[in-house]
Amino acid sequence: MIKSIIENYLKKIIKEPVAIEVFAPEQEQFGHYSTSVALKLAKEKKQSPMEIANKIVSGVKGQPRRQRVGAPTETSEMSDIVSKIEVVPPGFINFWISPEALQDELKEILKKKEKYGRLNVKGKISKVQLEYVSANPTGPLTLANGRGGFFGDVLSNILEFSGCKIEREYYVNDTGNQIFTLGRSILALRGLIDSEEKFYKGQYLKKWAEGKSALIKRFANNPLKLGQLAAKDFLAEIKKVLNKGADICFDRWTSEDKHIHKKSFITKTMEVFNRTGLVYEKEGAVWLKTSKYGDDKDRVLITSDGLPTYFLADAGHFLETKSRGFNSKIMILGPDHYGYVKRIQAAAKIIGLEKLEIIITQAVRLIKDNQEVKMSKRKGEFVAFEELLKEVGKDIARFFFLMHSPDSHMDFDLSLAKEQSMKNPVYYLQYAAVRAQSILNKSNVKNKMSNANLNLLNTPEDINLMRLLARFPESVEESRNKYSPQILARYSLDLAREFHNFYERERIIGEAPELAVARLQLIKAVRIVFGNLFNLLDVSYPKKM
RNA sequence: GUCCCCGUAGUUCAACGGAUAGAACGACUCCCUUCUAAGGAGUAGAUCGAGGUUCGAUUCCUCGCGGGGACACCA
Repeated sequence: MIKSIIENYLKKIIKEPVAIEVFAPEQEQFGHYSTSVALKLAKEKKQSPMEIANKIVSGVKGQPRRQRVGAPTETSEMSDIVSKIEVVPPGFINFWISPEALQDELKEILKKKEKYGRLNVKGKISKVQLEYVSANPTGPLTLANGRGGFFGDVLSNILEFSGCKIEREYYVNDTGNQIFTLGRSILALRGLIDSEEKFYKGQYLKKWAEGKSALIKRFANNPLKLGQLAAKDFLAEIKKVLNKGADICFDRWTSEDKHIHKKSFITKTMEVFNRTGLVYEKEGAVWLKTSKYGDDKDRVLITSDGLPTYFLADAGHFLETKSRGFNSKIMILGPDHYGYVKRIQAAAKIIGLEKLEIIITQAVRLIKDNQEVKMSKRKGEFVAFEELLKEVGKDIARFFFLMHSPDSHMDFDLSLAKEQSMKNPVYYLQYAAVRAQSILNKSNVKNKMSNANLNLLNTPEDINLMRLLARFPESVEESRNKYSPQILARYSLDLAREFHNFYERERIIGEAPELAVARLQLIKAVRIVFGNLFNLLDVSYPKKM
């Protein structure tokens, strides 16, 4: 990565413990890359930032440019890649990358193809479990489930691309109280028992119960079993929507019933807890002293009725995960689980899961006619994820969620989304990619790489495009480090804009043969990077639009 | 009441403590004899308020104000 060459250079020169940050400024005049380290060092060194900056830079200028040795690598020298360095008040150092270095990077793209942007990992590959969606099979998926699903799916892609071994997990709460409640809700629906506030009352439940009178009567005395039957159907539906409708993939559907309870992970977990001495009895229930691990208060493991709580089952789930060789887990949770974070982190710590990271995706508010539509799964008033997919399609739904940081509280206007679907950013993106593809399809110029004289790519449009392409690996790295798929989504829009711009101003077919060949290499690289982006984001790459 | 998240153009969202706060949609001007105009060029338009920290704050801290969410021997 070009950026890391600059970073490495700075690290070598700067001995002080200061965060060395190199960024790509938005304004052209500030260079391709820039750093403000000199400003940060000024206080400690008691020198003016300008003085420090000049000193840092003087190390580069003296060096002769080496023979070109191919694509810039981690060990390349600054003088190999930089064409101009400027120190500007109050103390920024701005770098311009030489056309040659950009050309080398372009060759690197053409060589690595779908591997371009993969991060080299040194040492052993880490094995990480990523859990997302995990919606209870008590009904259809909500928009929030979909948001978490896209997020988890793409984050998994990014981590895999960065050299991690990922298991994508959906944890199915297919037993316990809420399934029992589901069963009773069905009975109440048929008037077999009295309805309660906490019961599920959605339209989907009525639909499920249609034509199942005999079945429902048969299980009138066994609501849990009835609930499980319904849950099985709902889960099948969820799987269909995720896999076929949204392309949200999972490697493992972990069943609370089968993999945790029936494999006696509840008992095993209790044994682990008991050994710590953090377990005590109070008012007939069994508690775990999670408060010792940062939780607000202690939590019940076994109720006074002798039943394991959801919390205990979740702890069992962690133990099961650990027992399969995972030391690291990332959970994507909805906003309603915020209050749950501290206690499961405590549980993970006690169980010995080395690393548990939790990402909370914020709520999705649904707007209709400028009014917020309150959504409640229990009351059955909500727009199902499936409905959104049907309305706008997978690519649009996916990209819409991915563009936004998980922290943002999103407002989603379904009617607007439908109406504006033709103006959706994802089309902008796909259109750029299609344009690139279509040039390649039309060109009949022989375009062997050895023939290409990349020196001819010297217009501002050529250079800007090459610069942005070279930033793809940096964008991957940043989105991995920050667990932020939106960085990649935004980058893809930047690339699309740059390419549309290029497309308007520069021609390929019809140019002088030498230039045409060189430009075709550039277009090929654009297609490769778009392809990689689309793979990571799992947006489809249309042939035509 | 306690805790968490959010507050940025008309709207939906971006912006490791950095330089002139970016896009998209909407509004207004232009640009199709040219590899797909689902495109390009341009104009107008924003950091909730008050303090603080510092060379420098949308970002960090405190206090307000507004919106959302969480606070079970439920899951």
